[in-house]
Amino acid sequence: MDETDRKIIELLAEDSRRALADIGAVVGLAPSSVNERIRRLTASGAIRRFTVDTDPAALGLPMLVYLWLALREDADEAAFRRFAASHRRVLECHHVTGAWSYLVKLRVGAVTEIESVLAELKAGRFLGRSETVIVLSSAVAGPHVPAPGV
Amino acid sequence: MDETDRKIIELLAEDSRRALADIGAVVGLAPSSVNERIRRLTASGAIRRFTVDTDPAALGLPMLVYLWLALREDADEAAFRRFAASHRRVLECHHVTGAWSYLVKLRVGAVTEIESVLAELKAGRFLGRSETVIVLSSAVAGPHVPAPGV
DNA sequence: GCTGAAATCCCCATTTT
DNA sequence: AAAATGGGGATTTCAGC
Repeated sequence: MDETDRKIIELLAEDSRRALADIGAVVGLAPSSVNERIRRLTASGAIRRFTVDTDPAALGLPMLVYLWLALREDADEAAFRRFAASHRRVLECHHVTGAWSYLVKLRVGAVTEIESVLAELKAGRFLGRSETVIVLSSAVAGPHVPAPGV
Repeated sequence: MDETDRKIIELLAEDSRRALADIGAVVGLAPSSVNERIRRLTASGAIRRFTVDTDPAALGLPMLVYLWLALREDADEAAFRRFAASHRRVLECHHVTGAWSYLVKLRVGAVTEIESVLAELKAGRFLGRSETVIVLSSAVAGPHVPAPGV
């Protein structure tokens, strides 16, 4: 993982359909060499996958929501993690320092869906306390990669 | 944006290098038709870009951090947003409801960098109060797309 | 808007240094 | 590891429906 690898990843992040010859022209390598480096970066896991960054609003998920969670004392934490990992609306779920135990990032189509998620968390006996933070606007939005369908 | 378009986006999200013929076989269209739909989805902005999902740790950014910010009363909010948008370590920056005004997502190589970011926020006269939340582990991690280099 | 075929461009494997 | 080459395959375009 040298400076050339980093540059290649950066170029692919901008546009992963760029031709190997174009990338090679920027980093000063032949197309076949660029290809070999990309193969290695993918094999090593530095590149996880080739994907698309999409507009969540165009896909019917205009609302971004963060949930702070304190799990119940007796909650099955492994089950909670599985729940989060398999939930279509959960984009991220982090165990964090501080007063709350988990931070969950959601994308939803409308406010009513937030209540559904909280209801599911309650039904799974995961939820102790929670606080819902709604995103009003984003100065920096981050990429959106749609989850695999049901 | 019909069901076929959604399916195409989902397939591209999984692997954007899939051949048009493969995608066509799944959705029941000729390769040229799939190509035309992808062209339209890209032109309309539903697909923002073809990119790569990477391992942040492999790129030297193993730590994920969230910052809650209350801006100074007299802060230049537009300048703050420009600062956030141009900062290499800021992955997301959201104006939010609740007790804090902004939620900032950072990726850093080590804890010391958090202090640098807070110092920059102070130097720019943006920072009122702040709270730092460090991610210990992620049940759902979300994609990581490296920012364009300086 | 979809198809199918033609033309073009690109990837990929092999060989060589 | 990187470069050069050629064959196979993919994308892209366009005329027709």
